[in-house]
Amino acid sequence: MATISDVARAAGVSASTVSYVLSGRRPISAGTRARVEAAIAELHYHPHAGARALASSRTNVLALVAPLRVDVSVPVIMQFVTAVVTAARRFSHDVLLLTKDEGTAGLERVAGAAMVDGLIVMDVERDDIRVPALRRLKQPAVLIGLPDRPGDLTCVDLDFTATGYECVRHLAGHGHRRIGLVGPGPGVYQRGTSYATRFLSGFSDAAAELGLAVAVHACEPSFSGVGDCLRRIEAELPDLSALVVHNEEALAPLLELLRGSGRRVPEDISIVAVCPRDVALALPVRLTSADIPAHEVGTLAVEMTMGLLDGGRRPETRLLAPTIIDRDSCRTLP
Amino acid sequence: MATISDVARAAGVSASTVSYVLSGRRPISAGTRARVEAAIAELHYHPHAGARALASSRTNVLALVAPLRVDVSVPVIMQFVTAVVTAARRFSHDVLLLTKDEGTAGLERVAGAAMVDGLIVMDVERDDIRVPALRRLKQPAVLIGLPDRPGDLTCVDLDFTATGYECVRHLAGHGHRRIGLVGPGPGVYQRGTSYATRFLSGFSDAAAELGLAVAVHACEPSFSGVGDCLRRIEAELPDLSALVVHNEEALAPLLELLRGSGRRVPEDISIVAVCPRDVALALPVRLTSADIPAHEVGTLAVEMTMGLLDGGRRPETRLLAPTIIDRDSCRTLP
DNA sequence: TTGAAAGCGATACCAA
DNA sequence: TTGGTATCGCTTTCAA
Repeated sequence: MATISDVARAAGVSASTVSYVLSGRRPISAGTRARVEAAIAELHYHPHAGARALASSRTNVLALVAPLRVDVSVPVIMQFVTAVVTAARRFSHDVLLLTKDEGTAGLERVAGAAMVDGLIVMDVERDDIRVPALRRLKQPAVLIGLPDRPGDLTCVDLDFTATGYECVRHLAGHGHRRIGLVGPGPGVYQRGTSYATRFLSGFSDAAAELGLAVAVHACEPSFSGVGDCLRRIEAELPDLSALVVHNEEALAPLLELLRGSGRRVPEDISIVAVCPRDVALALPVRLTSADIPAHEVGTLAVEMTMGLLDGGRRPETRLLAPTIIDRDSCRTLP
Repeated sequence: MATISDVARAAGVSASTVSYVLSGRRPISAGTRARVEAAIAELHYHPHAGARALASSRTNVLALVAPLRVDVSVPVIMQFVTAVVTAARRFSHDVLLLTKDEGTAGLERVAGAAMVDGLIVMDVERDDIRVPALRRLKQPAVLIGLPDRPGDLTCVDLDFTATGYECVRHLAGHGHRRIGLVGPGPGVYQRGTSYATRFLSGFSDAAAELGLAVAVHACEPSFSGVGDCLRRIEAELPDLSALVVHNEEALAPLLELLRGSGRRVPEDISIVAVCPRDVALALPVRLTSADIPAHEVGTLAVEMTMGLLDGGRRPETRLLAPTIIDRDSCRTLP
């Protein structure tokens, strides 16, 4: 492999000049720049990442911690991952993928070894042990999610509290007064996953304010799990007219079960789903949904990380306002 | 951050001794080792990855190129990614995640900059332009998939030709003589994705050998797409008794459509799916399936990469024999 | 506008 | 069993 000295020699300049041509940190005459660039192309020169990291204390790599084997919707995870990788490339950064399983150790390993310039952490729990660990690192971190005590860590997420609230308001606005909530899997609540509790509290607050009757149950994302959940909800709240579904995996089985039992959507029962747009559109009924803006959140997470790195940005928490898109699964009651 | 000299000073030894304690590349007396390890723990010392890469020409990072936004089943991709990341950690390696969109440029960037020790590439096409590019790199590469001319690149995959063959044989063994194939999305065939053509050729060969009537159609993974596909297949092949489905996303809509049109599985129509075990089990009918061993393939890809790195292993192509698991969607005809 | 040279923090060879 | 030191390839300060 060609080194910077090889390029310098070929261009008839010093190594530092080549470095400055590459970084643009000082003015270079047009002629010199041209010769250096020609030499670079000629030799297929790529700066050595390790050497660069050693000399500059910058790696141009971000760590992304993703939940790679849990009860979170896989397509949603992939949307976040894709958004982060794509956005990172726009800032000339690559992405090192860590699994959530590795816990605190993974963070400390890649940060301690100076493998990354910053970290982005998904699937944050209310009392996440990784939060204090992240605070100790010298690299900036951005959480996708919102722990109970973020301290001065930067967070970005959909405002799930407002989302829960708006789902109920939307249905109430259409005349519904008895509403069931098909929640995430029980494991999600047990782990204290932040978005689940926030959504639930917004949902409950709205129901209380508006004087609606509600029933809430966690839901295993399988056919039998959805059946159980539905039975429990209906036992607790007979004659409900609408369901809010905060569980992407449950949507297809739910629609199938309803059809099997002869209930039409939305004529007999209305549904508001919380899911990304494409999931809402991929089902047999085009679902009215509160959008999970995974792409936007992932992109913002990268932009905020880069802002922290430049020193241009202060830590903050950014919660995106919900958007409810009316499609074909929500009916107005007389 | 503490450096190796800090540790050396604290332990009263030289920097090289600390390095050897860490690498185990030469014998160290018990006492010295203990003092060095104490100092390491005390100072929370982590070797600097960049410095290490520069001195040793090893990064302990693998690149993984994944199709992050195409018509390949997202859960399957995630299974590969998870398997690769998990296996890599067992070899003390981290994973840099690249998107397929970046094409050849991404490979050349991370390899040229010596950011990675090896590369694993998913979603390989028959005449993939990345294949010649990979051959030029000095780092070893492993393909998940099988291009037409792999040259001396290492490949690992399910033997899709045999899988297509066995799906037909399985059905024929149950008395079926008119079989439809619900294929992947049209884009998959158009791109010349390797596994799709291989599966199809095995499928066709078996049908020809056994004298069966077949109809084959690509399938958009949506409700309307599955409906179209099914209509086309039935127009071409009335009275078919079985379907082979090589398209994970089409499975749920297909089952729903069949039910809607009053055909029971397997009483009226048999199905053999090509998908990972958990997908086959997550649907309302437990599907007889040819397993896609994503975890095994991903793990093997990492092991083969490490073998190439040690110099212990020669380039080879490894195709895993198919396994058909009989569940509840395949009936024996009288 | 450019060059020279001092690090950055490890590894591994050569000695002892 | 251990230490000294050249070296990896780049960035950046100091000088010209």
